Amino acid sequence: MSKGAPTLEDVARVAGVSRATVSRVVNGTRNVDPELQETVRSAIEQTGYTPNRVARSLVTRRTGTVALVISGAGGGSDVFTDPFFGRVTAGVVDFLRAQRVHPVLMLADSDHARTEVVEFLRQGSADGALLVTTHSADPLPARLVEAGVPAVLYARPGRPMPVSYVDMDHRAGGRMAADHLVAAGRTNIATISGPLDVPASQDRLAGFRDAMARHGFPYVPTAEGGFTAESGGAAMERLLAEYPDVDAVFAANDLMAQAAVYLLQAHGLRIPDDVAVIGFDDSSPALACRPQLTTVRQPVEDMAAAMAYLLLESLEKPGQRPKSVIFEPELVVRASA
Amino acid sequence: MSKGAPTLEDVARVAGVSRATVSRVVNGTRNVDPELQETVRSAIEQTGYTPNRVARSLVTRRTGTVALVISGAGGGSDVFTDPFFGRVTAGVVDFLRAQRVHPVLMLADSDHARTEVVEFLRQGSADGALLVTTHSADPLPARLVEAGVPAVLYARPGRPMPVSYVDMDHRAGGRMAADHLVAAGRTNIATISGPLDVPASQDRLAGFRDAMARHGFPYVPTAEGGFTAESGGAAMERLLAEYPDVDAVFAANDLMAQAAVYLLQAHGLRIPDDVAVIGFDDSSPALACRPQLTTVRQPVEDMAAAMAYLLLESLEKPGQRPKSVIFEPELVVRASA
DNA sequence: GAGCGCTCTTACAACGTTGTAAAAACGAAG
DNA sequence: CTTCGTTTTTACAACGTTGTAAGAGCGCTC
Repeated sequence: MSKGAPTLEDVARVAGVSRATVSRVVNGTRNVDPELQETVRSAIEQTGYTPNRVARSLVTRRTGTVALVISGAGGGSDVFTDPFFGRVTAGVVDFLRAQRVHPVLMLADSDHARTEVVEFLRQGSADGALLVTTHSADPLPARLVEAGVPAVLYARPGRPMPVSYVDMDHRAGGRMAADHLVAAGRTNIATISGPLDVPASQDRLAGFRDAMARHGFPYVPTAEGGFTAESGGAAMERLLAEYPDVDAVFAANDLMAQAAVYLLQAHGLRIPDDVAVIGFDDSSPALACRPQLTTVRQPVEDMAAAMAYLLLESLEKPGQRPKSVIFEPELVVRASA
Repeated sequence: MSKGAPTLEDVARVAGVSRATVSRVVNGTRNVDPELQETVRSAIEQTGYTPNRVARSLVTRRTGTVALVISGAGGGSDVFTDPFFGRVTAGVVDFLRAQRVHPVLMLADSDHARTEVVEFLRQGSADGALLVTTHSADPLPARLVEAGVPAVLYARPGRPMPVSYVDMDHRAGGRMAADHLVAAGRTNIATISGPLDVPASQDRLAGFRDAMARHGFPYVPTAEGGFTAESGGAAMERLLAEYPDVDAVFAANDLMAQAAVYLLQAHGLRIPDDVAVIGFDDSSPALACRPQLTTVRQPVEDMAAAMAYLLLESLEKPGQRPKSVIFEPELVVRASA
């Protein structure tokens, strides 16, 4: 008892049958006499048997585990305090739980770390990878595909490659922000974009600009941010210096929008009276901000769940061609615009 | 190539030696002729061999994986948006990475889920558990100890039991807040406590009250919150209704402190001029809040890393008696008090 | 009562690794 | 030229499970 855990062998001995029969009872396969089934079941009870997952994995070639990889995001482990990743994690965990699959958390913020991730998957420690990557130049997606590892990406890959992904219509999101600000009668509208090497940032900006142009505003003052609060404040500062009469700002995520709000307030400007601010994501900062942020909602949890679904599906029936699922954004109107 | 991954057998065949020799080269054991070592190494290169981790685990009885369990926290998966858990995750991941150990994320928010966690560990899917639990009545710690699973807790267990844990001197933290407010000349001081069934909440409150009493304030108006923004706002509302002349508030975490600040501002009160507010944790809301929060810093990342360290140590040499590591808080003075 | 088709059960060989005991190689010493 | 240590290598048995092919039991029919 104290040393080795009870094994199939032990249960078989107690029940007076062979290992294979016990195995079939445990796995619910047909063709076991009900009476004998009961005997086995009570023997399991009696010995306190639990199937050894590692041994099972060795023969089934499945671990019941997937890697949740957060890649590219610069500064290492502070990504976990970004509400966006928290929502991704929540969505993934929530979905996987029901399928009895467990996520192992991996950070791929260096070339060394990326190699480790690929090794980990190739070693069969996990059945596949869920990859959340921000940088479009991230080499990890390509390396995983190359290594033949089942993978699903959050966001379209930088270069086209045969891999499944979920994404959102970021252009539509940008368009919604523009439409709302123009409809509210704003005329001096600027924007704080995300990092321009991130496809999602490009799309949000492009969608915003296109819609603005359609409304008769051919040029939109733009400052590039880095999706962090600091960068958002700095970008707002630059915009304000160059365009003091700005009366509306669209920021490419809530963290930057919140920082912009605070910076504008520090300059004595009232939100939304003097300047309207729209964020993007609808994550916790949108609610924590005063005034609360009007924002373009990205259904992160649903997207994360869809990502997990696509991965499990591809594990179930391998050899299918990659799929993509695109979500629609939604404008959430609160107090800031 | 396409089907089965290369195995030790394959490498051995190519190198013209036995499996055991290859194994010894891979694991860096002594007693392999340097020349042969080179041959084997190039055979590994040539075949693209990667050791199968599952097979290895089966014989070594170690998986190189630990469970990171978030337990008790009521509402399910929205815990991941709580900056506190983000910091715990960051600290754990950061430390484990260097040891080549990977964390599996698990939520234990129901009795069913708790059983699954225990099963998971008993099945040998992970070598041990890192348990972050808030509720003192959480049955999971006891069940893990009972099952003989190596585990380390974040925070002292509700009932005494033989298990290692890391914690902070919450009383000292409460004391620091009281000292600071009194030194600033505040006289109508109230507090928003955390849930009173959480030991950490009790300690913060007790430390605060003791210090207040020592400063000549025998009674401190108290409202109980639930560590969420909503509960913090509601608690502040109650305090304000009953003690309209309050001029300082100590909240048991930053999320509630931030909500208190916003609620006071909504009532036309200025922070810190009319009311001083102190938070607890020094997590991201402390910086996001306007004015930025004065707060009692809890070194969460360090504590999480220490937790991981204790677990790995106990896996290394089993049978040691449990250990505890207690951290000291630190007052971070910003604008709110 | 031999032969046939069922259903249910059992041996046995994987899966890919590690650890151990035995064998081989090789010098050095007697 | 044996004999005895070392070192290096090998064969083989684990580890705990699953899947498959063979076997046992049993009621039929002819």
